[in-house]
Amino acid sequence: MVTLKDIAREAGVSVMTVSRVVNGQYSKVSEENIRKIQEIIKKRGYVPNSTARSLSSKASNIISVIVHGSGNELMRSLYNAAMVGEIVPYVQERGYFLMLHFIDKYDDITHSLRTWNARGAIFIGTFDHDVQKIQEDNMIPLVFTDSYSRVRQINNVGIDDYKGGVLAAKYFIDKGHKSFAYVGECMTSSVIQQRLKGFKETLEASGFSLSSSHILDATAIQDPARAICSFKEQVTAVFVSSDALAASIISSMRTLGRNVPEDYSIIGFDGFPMGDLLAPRLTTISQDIAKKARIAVDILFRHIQDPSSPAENIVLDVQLIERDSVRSLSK
Amino acid sequence: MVTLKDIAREAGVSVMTVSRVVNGQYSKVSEENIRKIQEIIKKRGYVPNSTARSLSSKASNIISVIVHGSGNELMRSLYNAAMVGEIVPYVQERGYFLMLHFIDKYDDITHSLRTWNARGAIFIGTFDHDVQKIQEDNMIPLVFTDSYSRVRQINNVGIDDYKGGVLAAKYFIDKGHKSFAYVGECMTSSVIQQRLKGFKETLEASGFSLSSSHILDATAIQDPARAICSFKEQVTAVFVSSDALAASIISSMRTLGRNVPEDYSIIGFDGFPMGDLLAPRLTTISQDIAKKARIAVDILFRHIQDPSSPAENIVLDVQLIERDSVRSLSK
DNA sequence: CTGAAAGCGCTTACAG
DNA sequence: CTGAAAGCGCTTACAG
Repeated sequence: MVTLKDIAREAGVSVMTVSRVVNGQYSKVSEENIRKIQEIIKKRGYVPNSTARSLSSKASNIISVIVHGSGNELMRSLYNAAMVGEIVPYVQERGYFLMLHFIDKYDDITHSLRTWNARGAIFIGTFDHDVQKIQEDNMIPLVFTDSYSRVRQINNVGIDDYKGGVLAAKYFIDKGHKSFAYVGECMTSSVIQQRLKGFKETLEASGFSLSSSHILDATAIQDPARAICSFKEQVTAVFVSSDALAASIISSMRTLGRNVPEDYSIIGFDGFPMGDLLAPRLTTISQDIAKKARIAVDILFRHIQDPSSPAENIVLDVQLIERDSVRSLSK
Repeated sequence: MVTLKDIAREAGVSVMTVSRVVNGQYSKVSEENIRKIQEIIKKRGYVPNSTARSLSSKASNIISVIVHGSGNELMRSLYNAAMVGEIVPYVQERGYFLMLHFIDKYDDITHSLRTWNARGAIFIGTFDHDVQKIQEDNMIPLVFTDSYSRVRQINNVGIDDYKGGVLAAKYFIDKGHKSFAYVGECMTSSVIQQRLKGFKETLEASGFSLSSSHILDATAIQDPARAICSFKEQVTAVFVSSDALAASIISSMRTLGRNVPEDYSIIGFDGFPMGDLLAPRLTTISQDIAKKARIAVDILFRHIQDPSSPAENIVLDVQLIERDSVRSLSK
């Protein structure tokens, strides 16, 4: 392994001079030395040792991305894959390295962050319950996503989940629907609750209702499609909390001999390209995941550069993408 | 930050004794000291500094996962997301940390590995061209996936891509098809070429042919579905190199007024659950990604524990999952 | 079973 | 513009 010392010896200078060149502090080194040293670095294939750097400077250039869960969290939710995949290049562009963690237990968060002296962290998934503790224990810049934590001083990038529900309700009503259902994954999540709330309140404001028996938790129930098809009171409009779940429900319905949108109209959530490949093409509430990821990384680095900058809580817009999974009953 | 020294002072022992306890070398410490030290560690919330550990022991517990590409590689290919998502928990289980890199340029590989003193690395995607250089430059355990590099001494986990093509061809022939096409993403990849080869050679062995004009590169062409629909000689059977691409082709065909499997029969590749949600449900060649990931990690750690263990090249089986996207022409 | 010494490869802080 | 010294928090290797 080639070290600063090796380069210094070969160049006939001290390690400090080499260190300055490696770190681009050119104003402090003579042009002649800069050239000479750069040449030797290249020739020897010198790569700075990040562990040594981190140790002596007491800060690494590691960004930890912490995804909630302990299985294959990238397949369990395409959303997670999309977020992580967007974040990686942004982090790399800035010369930082990304550690990816799937974490379930609170203690593991602090452990992972501390042991590597992470420079900052981005959280994907539901951590609302632990936000306060996480922030108290870790004095590095932290950015949450989709958080509805009541902690005020928090960096967060979310979307207008409530509006998503509103848009879905309005669209269904517009199309003449009168009876509704909602299917959510992991109903304990505030994100899922907000989408439901926007949906329900908008229905009620128009004189419709969403009975609690029509609110299904896909995590608890085995086959939501079958449940919907066997409701006593027939529903026609189903709002589903993700595109993936919507795809699965449409498929199950088909197995049961029911068709979308003829028998049931469906609106999904996320706006993944895959929704456009389904039959019928999925009408959905879309969010801009690339933008969300970019903003999360931007906020993080703003706080890394200036730890005193104020906490930012950004809420991105959502929009309805009209495709073919909702039938018009008005005509 | 709490250090070994702090714990040592509080316990009235040397840092070495604390270090031994932290590292579980209990046989070398008195029971009394073990208890006392563990208590203080817990009380103080001591977390070992991995950068210091790595520096002094000249080896980190970082596993680098290197995905070929520079964009959102987890969305560009669901396969990448599946592999990375499987690998993460396996690596964590072993007490290691995972760094995720998206890399395009060869030089960045060595740089990333060296700067963090990575303990090992797993490669996802096409690196065939650089395998030799990568192995020469990095003396740590390396596991490639889906490699067709001619380098002999290489750890690799792949699948029987050729057999995948054979199975697809046989199935089509079985169902009475006589004219064929192949659509691949990134035709320069050996994986894609092997699938094609198995497909083509099996067709030819049965007296059929696959003309080069019926071999489409989805990366080069804008709309493979349109191309297929406008072939002079009408084809009925299309083998596609991934489920995602198959889904997109089926959807495009529908837009063009052609249906699967009535007008065109399609076989995909990968066996993702999403294939089962499509209409028609996608017949496909499936591979066991979870197994592939587990084996890759197992091989890696076998070589970490014993660097002299022999190079392993594992080829996993594939199988055809029969669903509804292939029409039977025989009856 | 315990510990003092040296060192890993850098950076920080200072002196010149 | 340059460099000598100290130190980051551990582990290795040795002595007892």
